[in-house]
Amino acid sequence: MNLNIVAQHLKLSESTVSRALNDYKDISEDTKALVRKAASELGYFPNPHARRLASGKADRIAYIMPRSDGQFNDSFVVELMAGMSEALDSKGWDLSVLVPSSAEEEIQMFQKISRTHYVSGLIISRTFERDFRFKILQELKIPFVSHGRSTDSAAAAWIDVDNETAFSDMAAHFIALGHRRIAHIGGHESYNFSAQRARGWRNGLKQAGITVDPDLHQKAKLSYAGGAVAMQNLLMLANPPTAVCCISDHVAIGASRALRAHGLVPGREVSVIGFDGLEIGKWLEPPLSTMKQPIESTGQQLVEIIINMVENGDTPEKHQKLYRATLVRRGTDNPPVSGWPKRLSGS
Amino acid sequence: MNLNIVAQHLKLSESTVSRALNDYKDISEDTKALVRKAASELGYFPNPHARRLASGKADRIAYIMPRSDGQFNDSFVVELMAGMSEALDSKGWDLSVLVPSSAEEEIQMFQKISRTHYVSGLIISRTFERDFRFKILQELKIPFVSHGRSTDSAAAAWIDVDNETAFSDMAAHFIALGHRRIAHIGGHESYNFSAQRARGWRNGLKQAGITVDPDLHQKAKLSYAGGAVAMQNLLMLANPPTAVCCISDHVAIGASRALRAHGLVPGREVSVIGFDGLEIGKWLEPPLSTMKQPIESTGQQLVEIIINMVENGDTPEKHQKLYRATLVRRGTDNPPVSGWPKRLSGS
DNA sequence: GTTGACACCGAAAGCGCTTTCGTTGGATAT
DNA sequence: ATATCCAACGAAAGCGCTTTCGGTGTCAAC
Repeated sequence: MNLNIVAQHLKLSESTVSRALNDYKDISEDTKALVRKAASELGYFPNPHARRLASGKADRIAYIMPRSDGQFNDSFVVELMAGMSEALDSKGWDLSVLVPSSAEEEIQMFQKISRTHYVSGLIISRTFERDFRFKILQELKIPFVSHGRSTDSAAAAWIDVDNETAFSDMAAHFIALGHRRIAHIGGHESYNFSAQRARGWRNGLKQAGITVDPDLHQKAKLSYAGGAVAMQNLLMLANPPTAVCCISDHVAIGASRALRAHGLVPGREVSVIGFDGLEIGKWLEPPLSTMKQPIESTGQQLVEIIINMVENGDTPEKHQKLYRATLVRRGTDNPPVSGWPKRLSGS
Repeated sequence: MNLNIVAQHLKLSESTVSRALNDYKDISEDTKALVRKAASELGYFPNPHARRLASGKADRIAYIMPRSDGQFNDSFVVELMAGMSEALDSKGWDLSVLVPSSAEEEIQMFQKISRTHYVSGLIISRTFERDFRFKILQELKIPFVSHGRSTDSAAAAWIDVDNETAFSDMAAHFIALGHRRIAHIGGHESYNFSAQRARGWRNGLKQAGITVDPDLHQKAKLSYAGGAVAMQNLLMLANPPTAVCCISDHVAIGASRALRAHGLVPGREVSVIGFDGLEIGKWLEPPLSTMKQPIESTGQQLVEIIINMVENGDTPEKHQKLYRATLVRRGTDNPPVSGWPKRLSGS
């Protein structure tokens, strides 16, 4: 079942049939209709390999999936991919997944793509503060869009959440509730979003005239365990915090567990706010307050951007979009209570 | 940078270079070495589209990703895909993701694959008790392997966890702890694993001579909320259970929340065991007991099976593998306490 | 010295499509 | 009536590879 058969069946040439199916304007509407009808009746699908070989286009985008090392938020990835797939299907494109196990392997993948053009565009995520990938991809002339910015992303296309504003909002919220000793459990600042979130927290405090105590800034692994360790450290301080801005819900959950281990309750002695808006937070005891970013549609947007760049030659700079996270109060953000910290109450 | 260039560079014919790179045996080892060296120096990658068009092979497998509808366990999916990708990379194959939004769309995807051969094999998951896909894929002669069985899977390749044994083990464990009223929160039994797990629970009780109280069998949506509703129902019973076998960790987490809402503590008045072995369970208060299935390597195994079927023509029946889940005691499985259920203690 | 046998390589067809270019016939202009 | 133009289609090249087939040259066998 190939073009040839369809053409014979219609007593037309292959080229006419091909152009009819691809909606060329030098084919009359009548024959287009005829061809389309016959094609669907015969159950004809063009062979993607042949089409791609001939046209030089891949009609495929690849997503660099972050390795599942417990560092990151998996449900996030799945939602993102579902969104991408939906947007791609409607265009007849398809989605490949690349899971590099090292930076070198990732570069090799890029080179192969650049040479063979077997994907037409790339979506990357989990950007680093200084992310070598931006430069490489630009040099290799691979169209790409990033989920997250970088210091090197000025000339690139990206979608990102306004991390800085989100965390200064978060700090301001705690201040409005009456907190003064507000900690931050962040991540390694080689990740760009880590640096941004830490900066936001710091600015939020400064704007309220609160001097930033470096002890209150913990750098943790972005996992449950990392959050637990960091909170542990905070509780060991001579003057522990009454509120904590956590870089992610996962970290916040780990931190909550450390509070429990000390007989404390999240949202009572120590308030906690996470980030991501994970569903699981609703089901914790007490439910976890968080900042929610609208990931549902992000996958689709990423795809639309990359398709526009590939098909219409849009410049990357045209597609830079910052959206805002919104606070979801659930149960772990409350005014400070008296009797905590214990040492102060005794003095 | 194509075969032609490499051939000219070596003063050989394209066909010789091609066969050298593909390790044909009618090429001398010397020239093979030469060709390989030149290819890597020139940074040559064969064009996948051309290769696939000419050979008729796709060197690609597709994974039907279950839609992220909150019904299912996402970290599971990500781990599975990471495993697949790793195994595929080592063979130079790649991974496509298909996310059908309806059964009709899924069938259309199958037909397209069958016609165009643009993927060489398929991996499906989330099987139904009676799963139409097995028959269709067999008729369309698409090599596939399933993660999960079905009543229609006798002649197919699959990997599955022994759900039935797992849940009779779970029930037996509760019985050994001293429980008698042991409930089951399951899912819709159109899903095969739902039916199997319910059966296991039932058998576990029967083997201990406990008659199965139908009130203790709740059918819930496989989500946090579903678990909460189901537990709610159980607590409303005149004679509520002292232990609950949950079909998934997500359901168990929702159920735990419902207990909390009634002032009860999971693992005290009502013991709870989940299924999946999710990382999150460790960080709950108290940590959630669960049955763990070894998903790390499952993705790789699925890929190896499908490759064997595609390349060596292995029969599907040859690849059917059942593995066993193991109990992970964390904190929510304990002996029954006196004073619960309240009504009984009052009588 | 002819015949096989064998190892090694080149020629050429072909995979199924896209796309450029050329051709045709009919409508319009002059 | 001739020239011009346009709409609609066909012919043919070519995308970059694989694979069959045939053709060398060499060496052992008889």
